[in-house]
Amino acid sequence: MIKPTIPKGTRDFSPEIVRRRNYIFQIIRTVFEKYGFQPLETPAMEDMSTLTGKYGEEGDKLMFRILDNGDIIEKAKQAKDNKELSSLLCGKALRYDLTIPFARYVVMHQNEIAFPFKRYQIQPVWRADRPQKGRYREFYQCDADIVGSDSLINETELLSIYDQVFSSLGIKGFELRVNNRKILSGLAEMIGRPELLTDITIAIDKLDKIGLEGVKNELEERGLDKISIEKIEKFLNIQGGGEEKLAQLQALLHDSVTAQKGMEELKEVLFSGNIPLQVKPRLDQTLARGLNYYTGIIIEAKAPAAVKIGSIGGGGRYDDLTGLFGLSGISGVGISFGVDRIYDVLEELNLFPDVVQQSTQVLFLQMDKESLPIIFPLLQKLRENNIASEVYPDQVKFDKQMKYANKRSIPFVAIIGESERAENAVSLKNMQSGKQEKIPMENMLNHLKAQL
RNA sequence: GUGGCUGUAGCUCAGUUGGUUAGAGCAUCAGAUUGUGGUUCUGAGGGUCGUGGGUUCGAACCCCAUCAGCCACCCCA
Repeated sequence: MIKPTIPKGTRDFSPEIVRRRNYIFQIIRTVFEKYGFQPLETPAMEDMSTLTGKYGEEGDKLMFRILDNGDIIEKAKQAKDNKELSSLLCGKALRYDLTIPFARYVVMHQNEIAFPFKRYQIQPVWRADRPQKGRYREFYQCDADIVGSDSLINETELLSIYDQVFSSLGIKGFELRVNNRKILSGLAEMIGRPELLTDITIAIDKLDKIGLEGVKNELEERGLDKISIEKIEKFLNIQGGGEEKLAQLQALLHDSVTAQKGMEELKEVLFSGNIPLQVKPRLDQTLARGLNYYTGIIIEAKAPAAVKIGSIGGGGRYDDLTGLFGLSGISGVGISFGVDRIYDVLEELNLFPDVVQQSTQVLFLQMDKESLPIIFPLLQKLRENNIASEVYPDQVKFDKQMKYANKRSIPFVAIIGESERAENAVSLKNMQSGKQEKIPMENMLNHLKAQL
């Protein structure tokens, strides 16, 4: 016998968990659709050439490669090192995110697509990372992107989507933070080290986690001198309301054309829109977000401070994403929802509605064979009226059938035995209240409709 | 890739300085109750103590190796 296990970093989702996850997916999907986004699905695997080099060195390492079929021994012998070996033997890999496959799709279908193209995609992605808390090797991403439009209206709409989704889920106290990569670029320019933009963003990104001193140490390790670090510190310490912050940033970064452009964009998104939002996005110049390909506005959605989960979504604008596949000049902006973390937030705040758990509404107990010809037409009638119902398939002890109904949280149990048959009635038990009443068979549907 | 912690019943965990037959709660099954669940009571089944080696008269316990899981770092969602 083999001990049953699943691969590291993967999970089974039991029925009640799937239901809760579907509840989240369904709300996100509905909102995406409401904003005019179209669904897209791409294959679980992509050609290696599509994926390699798109996520940096680290990304290549974390890619799940798929071993080719056929006679690979001969090929393997030609390899000089591991890296060459995998490129010789693995023509395909599991997708690492949804953005690159999307870019590939856009380029391949550019002649059919009506631009600006708004698509959403909810599918799993795979990373050969070492799993830890809240990080898995297989997990879902929920992305919505718009390509082929430079308008900042898109950014506003995406912020509005975050607002809608979180409000619909009943999450109160979430935060939306906004920044612009151009401002960070301007900062790097100002201290005369534009080539260190990535190092600076990575360090700044950790501010929440390691604090100001930690960031300063990290910057030093990444090769910045004291004067530069002082300037960055000054930048990070800017406080106040949005307009105040902008004014101070303006003063600090007045020499950088790039930064000025970034601030213009932010101003337009944050202060000129009339879109009513439940939660006002906040300018946070310390927001960096790891991904390198962002070039404009960056967005982060944070869970309510009380739950200590941090980011539950993020996104931003990236210029020229499709350029990698030979279609240049197309800008994109997108957001992503972190479903696993949102799940934890809802769980912790007890925000899953009870109805999410219900599947079958009515269970017919099987008392004897004679009742089956009565039960089947009733089942059909209920199902035609969208009332999920089933009959217990085996004729076992009453007690056992009741326990089954209870365990499955089925709200109503229908009993038709000898005495019910004699009266042309059905005994209907409300499992929550424990009350049971005998009602005429033809009234069953209306009776249930009234109570469900 | 680097470091730390933990592996005992299906699950969560006890287990004395190394000493008879390794325990509990939950879950499962059966009975109390052949037409009434969720609460109760009674009973039962379930273990190569992760695996392999070593020390010892004797190992769940000590040592070594190995595998697996968890956590942190790097990076990221």
